[in-house]
Amino acid sequence: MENQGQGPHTRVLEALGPAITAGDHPPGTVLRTEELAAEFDVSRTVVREVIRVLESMRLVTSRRRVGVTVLPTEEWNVYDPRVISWRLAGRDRPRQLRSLTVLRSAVEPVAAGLAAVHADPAQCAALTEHAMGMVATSRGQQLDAYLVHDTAFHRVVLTASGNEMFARLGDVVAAVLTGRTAHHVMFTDPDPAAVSLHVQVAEAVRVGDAARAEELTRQITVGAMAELDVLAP
Amino acid sequence: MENQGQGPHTRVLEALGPAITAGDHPPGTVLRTEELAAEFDVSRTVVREVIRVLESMRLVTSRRRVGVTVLPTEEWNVYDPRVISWRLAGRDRPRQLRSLTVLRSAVEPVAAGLAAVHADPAQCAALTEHAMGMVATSRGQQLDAYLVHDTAFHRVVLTASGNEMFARLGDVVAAVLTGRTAHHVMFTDPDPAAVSLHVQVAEAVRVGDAARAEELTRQITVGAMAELDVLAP
DNA sequence: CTCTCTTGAATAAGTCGTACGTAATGGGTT
DNA sequence: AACCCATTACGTACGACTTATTCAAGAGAG
Repeated sequence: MENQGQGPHTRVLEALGPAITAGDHPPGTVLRTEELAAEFDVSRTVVREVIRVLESMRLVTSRRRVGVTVLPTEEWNVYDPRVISWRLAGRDRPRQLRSLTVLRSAVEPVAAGLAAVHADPAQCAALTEHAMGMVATSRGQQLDAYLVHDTAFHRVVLTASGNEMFARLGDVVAAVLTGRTAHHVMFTDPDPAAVSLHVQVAEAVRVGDAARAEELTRQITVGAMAELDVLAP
Repeated sequence: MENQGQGPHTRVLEALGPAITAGDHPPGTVLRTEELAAEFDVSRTVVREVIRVLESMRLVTSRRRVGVTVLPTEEWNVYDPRVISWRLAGRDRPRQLRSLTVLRSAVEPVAAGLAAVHADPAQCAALTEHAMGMVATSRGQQLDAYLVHDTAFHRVVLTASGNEMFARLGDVVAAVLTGRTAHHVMFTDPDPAAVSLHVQVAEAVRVGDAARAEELTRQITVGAMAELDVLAP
């Protein structure tokens, strides 16, 4: 049984956060700490700490004499991992998946190019290993195993780029890939062309061919975009 | 007079946040809420709420019986606007400026390409207007006025891309550009070639030439990278 | 009579102090 | 080496008080 009961704080946060990001409380809605405390049967202390966290995500703003006001979407810290996961689990999952994929298409090629220059031997080895793993699991409905190698591959590329801003997008890419697999028809194997591209990227990074690694990765992301068009509203 | 006194909460947060991101408290350092409360002369309540915010930024983690532990850099939410501004104000400002510029070089060209497709007439007008403004202020030590147009230009491009993830990077780009100007020799006018590129980008977006807008913007970011190499350790 | 400015009461967040619960740690015992 | 228990610092709860902000009533000017 999924018992997430890590204390009242987490419970309230995991209730309010998704509710707000899903649009259950439209921008402009005012929440009162007293009411929230009563609703969740916790002390005002806990509610206040939760509000402070939501405030740091720019989901809400708290003003005296007026209450906690839900902020418009443009204000949200859309790069906060929790905001991302909440939105991916909620109503505008398609939109979120889309914007994240676009972000991927911008970042990953450049990251791959940098990885070709900065990757150490261990990272190169991990890259080819996971590319091989993708090849090995690309046929016969082994999508779960394939996904593991796929996410690991992209995570290595991002960290090997040597840029911490890129590295921190590993979770985002993982979320996108996972989401893709989850909503994919479970009996269609991955595109062989995509698998081949990953192998070639690993090779390009290994030999230090930045331009080639970048271009190949761009082709991968283009494929991801196209794939998204097929299964998104 | 700079009175930031928006309450004890802000005061403590603006003391601890920069201190941690600057490395004054190396990863693994344990802070005790009681001590912090005493040090800042506030109640434990305030300290706890601040800790919760720092925890949501993944700067620290709070565990029972042990205290508040500072997390390693790899854990930090490096996309949090406050973390970014703290780091830009602190010790590893050069590194931060560098990683943000790399991020720019990945994102902005793609954003410009999308803007060429999605920009509405008003955004096109704003683009050309600010490009013109850059031209007008590019000579005669008007760096401040130039900076205004420059940041506005890039902000419009990012929002016109139609991708909210890109749009939210407007502040980041603004910070980079501002930082560049601040540390630049104040009597050297902007590179005429860069100014020209901006004008051409505005035009490319206006006529909907995505490929050209992307390529031109890529040249701008390449220039920004090169410029960074000159004045960064 | 209408409009504006002032004043004051109401309200909900902000802060504080205390008390107690709870989990993780470390040392001492068997 | 395994177990038990006291310690410790965070986690939660509660009540009181403070303060900023709002809204409305009333005074005053035009």
